[in-house]
Amino acid sequence: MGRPIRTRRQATLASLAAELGVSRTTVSNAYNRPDQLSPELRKRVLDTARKLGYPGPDPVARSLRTRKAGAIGLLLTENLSYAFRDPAALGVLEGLALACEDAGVGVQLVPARPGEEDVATVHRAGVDGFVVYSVPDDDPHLNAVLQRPVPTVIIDQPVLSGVDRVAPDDAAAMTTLAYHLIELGHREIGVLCMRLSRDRNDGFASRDRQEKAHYHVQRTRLTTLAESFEAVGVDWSTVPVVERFEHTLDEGASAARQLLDANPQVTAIICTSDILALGALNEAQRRGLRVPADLSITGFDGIADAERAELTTVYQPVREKGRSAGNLLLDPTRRGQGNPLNQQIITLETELRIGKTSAPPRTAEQHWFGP
Amino acid sequence: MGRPIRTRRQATLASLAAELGVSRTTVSNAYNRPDQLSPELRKRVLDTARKLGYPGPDPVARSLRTRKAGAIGLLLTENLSYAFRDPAALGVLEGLALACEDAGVGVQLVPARPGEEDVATVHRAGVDGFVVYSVPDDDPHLNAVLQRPVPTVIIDQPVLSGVDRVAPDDAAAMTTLAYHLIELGHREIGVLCMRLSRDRNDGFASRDRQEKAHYHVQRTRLTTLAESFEAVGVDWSTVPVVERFEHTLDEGASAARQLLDANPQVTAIICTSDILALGALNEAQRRGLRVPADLSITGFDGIADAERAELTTVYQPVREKGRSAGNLLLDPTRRGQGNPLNQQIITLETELRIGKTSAPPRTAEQHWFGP
DNA sequence: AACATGTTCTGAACCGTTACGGTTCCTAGT
DNA sequence: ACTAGGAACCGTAACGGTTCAGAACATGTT
Repeated sequence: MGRPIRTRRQATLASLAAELGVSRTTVSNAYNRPDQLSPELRKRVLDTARKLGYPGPDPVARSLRTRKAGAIGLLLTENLSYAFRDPAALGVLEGLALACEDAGVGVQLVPARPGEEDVATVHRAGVDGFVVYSVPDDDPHLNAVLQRPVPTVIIDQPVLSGVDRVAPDDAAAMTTLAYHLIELGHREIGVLCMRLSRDRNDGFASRDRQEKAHYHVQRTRLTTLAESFEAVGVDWSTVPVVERFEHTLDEGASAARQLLDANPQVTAIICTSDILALGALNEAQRRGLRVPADLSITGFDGIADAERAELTTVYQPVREKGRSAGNLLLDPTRRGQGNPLNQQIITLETELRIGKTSAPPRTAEQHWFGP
Repeated sequence: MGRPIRTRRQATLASLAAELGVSRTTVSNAYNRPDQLSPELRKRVLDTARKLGYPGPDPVARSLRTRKAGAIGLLLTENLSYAFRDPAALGVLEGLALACEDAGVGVQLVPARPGEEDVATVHRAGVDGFVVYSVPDDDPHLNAVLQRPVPTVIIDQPVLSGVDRVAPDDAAAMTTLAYHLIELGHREIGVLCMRLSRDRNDGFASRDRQEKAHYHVQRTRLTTLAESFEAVGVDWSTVPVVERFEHTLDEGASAARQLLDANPQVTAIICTSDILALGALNEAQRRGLRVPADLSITGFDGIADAERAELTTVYQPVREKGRSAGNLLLDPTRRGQGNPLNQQIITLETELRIGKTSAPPRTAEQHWFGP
């Protein structure tokens, strides 16, 4: 049975009903409610459908009537190539896909270019809900999503009234990490962070820029870090923070180079992602610096490569993020969203994982014998 | 401007038109063809829309009318967790997503569980086309896709009449790899392959099972390998082929263990994927075998980790696979598909990459001094 | 015989939009 | 004054289904 050559005009449920001399209802029932008609008639309907090349009820028409698209949209305003290379983003996607698969619901990657101001793709996506991940808080696509009358869950974004949210407690996690380094004795630190805003800035980020960052996660991690170190007397305005727009090992390495060239005195580099940290590790090796003896380096996320490298980092359950978001969206008991009263805020647990890249700084004495 | 609380009943284009005292056409034009009405009226329409909480034309209704869903479906009958971990599959997904993003079209991951016989999700997906990747050729989901009256592109699947196809020339690539090893002098070989069928079989795969494999890529690679080695006098029925259902480093290692335990004489292990090869490499190291001095190991795919490990492998442009498939589907000049006459078969180039894991086998003399 | 019960099928309303082919009105040209 | 031509707007007919309240008929109950 080869696929039928496209006929002049596709058969429809109505034409099939006419051919059979039954009502459209009956044909519809043959597909959707087999118990509503006799098995004989049902067989006749299905046989005739095959004969006429009728492929079954049109999904879009069905969606219109039932008001269910059977898919949820995922908005990532990032180069997709980024999303597919970043293990953390991938974990979120995987978790979401898994949750949706369990419910028999599709996941649609909604095209949304970073720079693109045209949000038509968001308006045109036939989905029952949205998950928004990793977009700057001033992104027009995010706004377009919120305008849509469908439930939305945001991941790693600032809390928005009436919008469900899933995120780890970044602030608490970063504080824990900061105190780990503080207790080891580090006071001369440097920071590597991901893009802070939609405009590109590869280099040092002023304190103002840090505080006004449009990427919520980065902003939180940086400001929390600042608070922790200021609490022990470090003047944050003297702490070098190097920003990178692209999120790759190489950029991590180059950021570390830039940081160390200008600030050779730092005893620890805190990175807001594992990727940056692994890049920094490469740069340290290139310079002949021993980690952690000469330099401590920490990451954030807890990706597999970090574990392999025994990086000191904060683990966060990325897969769980996606899965929770999906479950929230798909939970049938939670209809009537957009209502600030039953808004859900899910906070995921994180875990400080102390690896072999953090240790006490060399003491002043030891320093004298340095290179 | 917070998101409007859901009112009794969503405003529609019609109710908005009534409120404004204009026709539905005009409201529609306000959104879709701004040049068809005066700027003043358009503004009035949009303002009133905001006032009434009308979120703009419903995407599903629009899709029904225009017969465009604005998304294409991706069918991967695999555990999604697999697809998101396998770099080759990820490359395909990335390429596809990129091509679709360029066209402003979404990519929908259609939920299709491996064992699941219920293909309703395929029937219910509101998409303008399908890409099918990495499914066994007897998978019911594939059949369901072919039944749908939308264009379809299959990747790495056997040629099907009237269905566009994108794939590398696996046979040629494997032949080249085989002759590389043959020329090095290998005659005692073993093979590690991925799942051959939907039923699980972790262990040796009989020749019959190899030839009847439902995964086209695996079947092709194995039969081609057999032909090449038989051409130089190797009796394929004596060649151990170890199959693994799961595709992970650990399974690759365990497969290598199983192979070497039973066949210590092999001088080369040919793996049908890089992941398996990298796992085999781990096992070789565990056994204290030097690669390539004691044992040659080859992979297939050319993933990043293989390059890092300097594995001898066949590189195939996975991203290109996805991108070509997307372009084929989205090409507006190619309407009227399903017609066997203008069927497209795209064959991608592969490249043998000789790394540091293949070398001539130890000679018999050398063997005497072995452990 | 009257009535309840069940099974099987139907009629009509409805989902929210856009395509198509107009009509109306205003302005400029002759 | 007449008309051609364009701009602005509109009415109708799909698009392809699902759903719900019954109708029609057979069967069992009292």
